[in-house]
Formats: sequence, structure tokens, C-alpha cells
Amino acid sequence: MATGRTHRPATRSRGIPEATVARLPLYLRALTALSERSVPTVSSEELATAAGVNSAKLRKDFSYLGSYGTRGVGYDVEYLVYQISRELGLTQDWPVAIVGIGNLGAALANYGGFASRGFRVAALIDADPAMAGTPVAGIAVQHTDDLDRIISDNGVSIGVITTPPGAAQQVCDRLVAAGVTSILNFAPTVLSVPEGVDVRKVDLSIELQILAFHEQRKAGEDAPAEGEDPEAPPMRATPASRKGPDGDMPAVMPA
Amino acid sequence: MATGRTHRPATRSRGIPEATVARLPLYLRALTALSERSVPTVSSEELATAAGVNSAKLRKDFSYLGSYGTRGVGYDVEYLVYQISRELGLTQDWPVAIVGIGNLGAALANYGGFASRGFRVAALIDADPAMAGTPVAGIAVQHTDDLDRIISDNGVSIGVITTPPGAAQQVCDRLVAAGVTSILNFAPTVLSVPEGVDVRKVDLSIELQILAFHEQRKAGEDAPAEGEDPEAPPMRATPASRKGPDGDMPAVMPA
DNA sequence: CCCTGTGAAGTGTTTCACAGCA
DNA sequence: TGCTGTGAAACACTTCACAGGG
Repeated sequence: MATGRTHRPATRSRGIPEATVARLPLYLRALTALSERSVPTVSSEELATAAGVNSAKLRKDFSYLGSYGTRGVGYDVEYLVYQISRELGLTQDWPVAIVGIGNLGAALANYGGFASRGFRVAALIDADPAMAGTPVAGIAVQHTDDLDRIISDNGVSIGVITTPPGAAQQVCDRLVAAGVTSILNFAPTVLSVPEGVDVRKVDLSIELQILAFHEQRKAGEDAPAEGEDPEAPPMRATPASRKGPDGDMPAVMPA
Repeated sequence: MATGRTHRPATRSRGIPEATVARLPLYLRALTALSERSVPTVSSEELATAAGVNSAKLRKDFSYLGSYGTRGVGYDVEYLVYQISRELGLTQDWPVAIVGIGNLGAALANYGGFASRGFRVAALIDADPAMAGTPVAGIAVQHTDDLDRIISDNGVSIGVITTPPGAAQQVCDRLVAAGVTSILNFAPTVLSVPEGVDVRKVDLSIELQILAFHEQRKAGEDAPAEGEDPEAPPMRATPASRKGPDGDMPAVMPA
């Protein structure tokens, strides 16, 4: 998952838990699908299944928004779509700027789901002068030199960073200086931002590493030892007393 | 952030908390950078700053791996790189298959960070016969018909889905049937998988919606009312008693 | 009688604060 | 003395289980 803090220390008064906020888009997607099929109402059980959560969690989540269901019946689909959209701020238009139009930036610019709910690609920005003017997904790429002006002119408050890691912090600083207060970072870098700016990150390699961790566990359970020995592990500066849970300098994979 | 369960109900015995696992890649990245600069040791404070967390959390996280630090000094960088790599299962090779070679799939195939730690793009698969044989990132795209064989031949246990949402579940089923036990899903769909298969998802539009939620809050604090009225909200089937936290059918954005 | 809404219990995660070792 | 390692407290999130309205 992505992260990024800078929220109130949760004084909980009219505050929706972060975990709930993260699931609202999921519910909204499931509800939208039901709406398109003209389903009028849905129970917590059905909706929960469609969204991939359990029904108790869903009901608890909805309870933070208010009492929007009908006992004995379920939830009104259209009504709930509207309430969640409003809660998420999707009833308004969010111009988004993408900085770094490489493979990934271009892929995102072309991504249809972008425009689906309130989001609009307002600008594509790249540091390569050769790209300036080139249309990507029907939008002309603009040069980084004009970043400040582009952000202000378009009223962009959400920026997407798809630059190489080395450029990410600098781009981030410029976006923030220009007025951006929410950043979605695809570069594998920790961004530091001033108070009040939200950062969420999407990191392919972190996700893969988490999967690898669990994958390794699965293999370890089935086959106690497999023996592969990729390369000699580095020896420690001080070979002092240590107490790793299992063998600390193994020649084979841990059991 | 991404999700995906199917883990032991946490019997906690030699078990590393999920939240900790999710941060290990972050620590590893910071440590690798230090290693490249030949920094021999690092304190929890310094490393925590580099990884974007606080030092107490980092120390607690490391304590689950064992006692790998030296009091009064800090942690040995090389040693810790090795221990975390091993814990994450990165000391072995993970062949990965990407299914759905559109803009995004191609972008991922070209993504350098992929190979950085143990991961190797072993196969690119697409349903379009016209793409078969076309090299993307130096690898020939293969047709979906051969999916089963490709997965088994390459010993792929981690699959990446970058297909359109409509095809995702079907592709998922085939991957699982062929032996894949970990899936990274970029399609905006809830995948259902059998017990024992891990799914993590990366979803651009969910991330944007979470940002929009917080962005809306910020705006709401500064300017109590802004008045925009995008469109008439749908009326509810039963206009019965409700008790939403704030105005339930507003003509303007909530205060 | 069904299904929502929610206190209360259970579980997981973060933070605190300090004992203890190099 | 400086910094790790870790119990204990605080906080967040999930699940249970059932009261209560339609």
C-alpha cells in the first residue's frame, strides 16, 4: 500500500478513520457497477462480497458516514453512490498534473480510469526539451521550466510524479512551491514535504518484495530446506554476540 | 497502499508483523544507498530519517528480526542489508510474468528497478495475436494461449496483471491454475483467489480518491463554503428519517 | 423476521520511556 | 555516555454479537 501522513493526530470528532477512507473508493466502484446494472438496493453482505471485504467492516465503515441504510432491506445504491462521492470530494473537478513523461507517465496519461471520477489530466510536464509540444494522450507535453505557471494557471492541487528517482525530490519541491498540496509519487524515493502536504506512494518494487517475503514463507513450510547458496554473505564488523531468531550466517536458505 | 490477505491468523511465534514486513523494503533501499556510499554503520535515528519513519518504529521493527545492532554505535550497514535481503527472500531469484502488455505492462517491463533485487522479467504475455513475437524491453511477447506452459516452464510463482479490468479475473484464474501463488494486480478489480494465494493491488484511481478526500478537507477548513453545485444530487427512494453527520442533500459543498 | 447500526471485546500497531550494554 | 532493545501504555482497527427498527 501507499502511505503518507500529515494528518491531524486524530482527535476523532466527525473524523473518518483512515482505514475507512481507503476503502470508500472500493465501495464506490462496486456500487457504480451495481448502478450501471440498475440494481436499486444492496445488502451489506452482497456489497461487501463485491468489494472484497467482510460485511461487519462495511457496516462499521458506513456508520461513520451516517445512517444511510434501511433495516431489513439494505442500502439504496444511487443514494450511497452520491454520499460516498461527496464524502471523497468527487463531486468536484480535480485537475491533475503528471510530471515525468516516460513510459510510466505516458501510460498513466493514457489510463482511462483517470477521468472516470472527477479527475482530469490538466497538464503533462517533462524536463526533456525535445518532448515539448509532443502530444501524449492528446495533450501537448510542456517543459519543466514553466512548471510554476502551469500549476497555477490550471489550479492544480494534485500532482503525480513519474520522474526518475533522482529528480523526484526537486520536482516535488517545485510542485509544492507552486501550490500543489497532494502528491502521488511513483518514484522509488522518500519525499520530504512541509506540514500540510499529503504524499502517497506507489512502489512496484516494494510490492514485489512483500510478495516475495510471503512466497518464501510458503516454500519454507512445504520444503524445510532447499539449498541454493546464491553467494557468500558478508561477514560482520564485530563478530560479537548476536541472537538472530535462526541461523545468522547460513550457507543455505533458512529452514 | 495495496492489500491482500490469506495469511496465518498471526499465531505470533517467530512471526514478523505485516506492518513491519511492509517497511523492510524501505529500510533496505535506504541501507543500499548508504552501502553504495561506503558508510559502515548507521544509527536508528539516521536510518529512520532516510527511510521516512521514526526511530522508535525502526528499532521495534528490527527487534523482530533479532538483535542486529550495537548499543552505543548503531547498525552495521552491510550486515543489515544482508539480513533484510534474506528475510525478504531476495537472496534468491524470482522469475516474474507480466500479463497484459499495453501501455502499463510495457512501462513495467521497461522499469529498471525490477531487476534491482532478485526479480527478473521471465515472460511477457498478451491476448493480442498481433503482438506475439514483438519484442518489448528486449523480450518477445507470447500469446495467452501458452500461458500455462510459459508459467511452468519458467517456474514463475509471481504474476503481474496489467490487463483491462474485464480480463483480470480470468487471467488470475489461469495464472493460479498454472501454479502462480502471488499476484500483483494493477487492474481496478477485486480478484478472488483460493486460500494460499496472495494478492496485492496497485490502484491509481483509489490513491487519487484518497488524496482528493484529504484535499477536500484542507479546502473546507480554509474556506467554510465555496459554492459550486456540480449537478443535482439524486433523491432517495425513501425520504425517511436519516441522520447524516452534516446536511444530507446539499445544494452546495458541505461546510 | 431480516438486515442495519453499534457498543464491547479482541487484535494489531505505534509510541513512550527507560533499562542495559558497548 | 550514547544508542539499542523492549516492556508497557496508548492508539487504531477489526470482529463479535446483538439490540432494535422496518
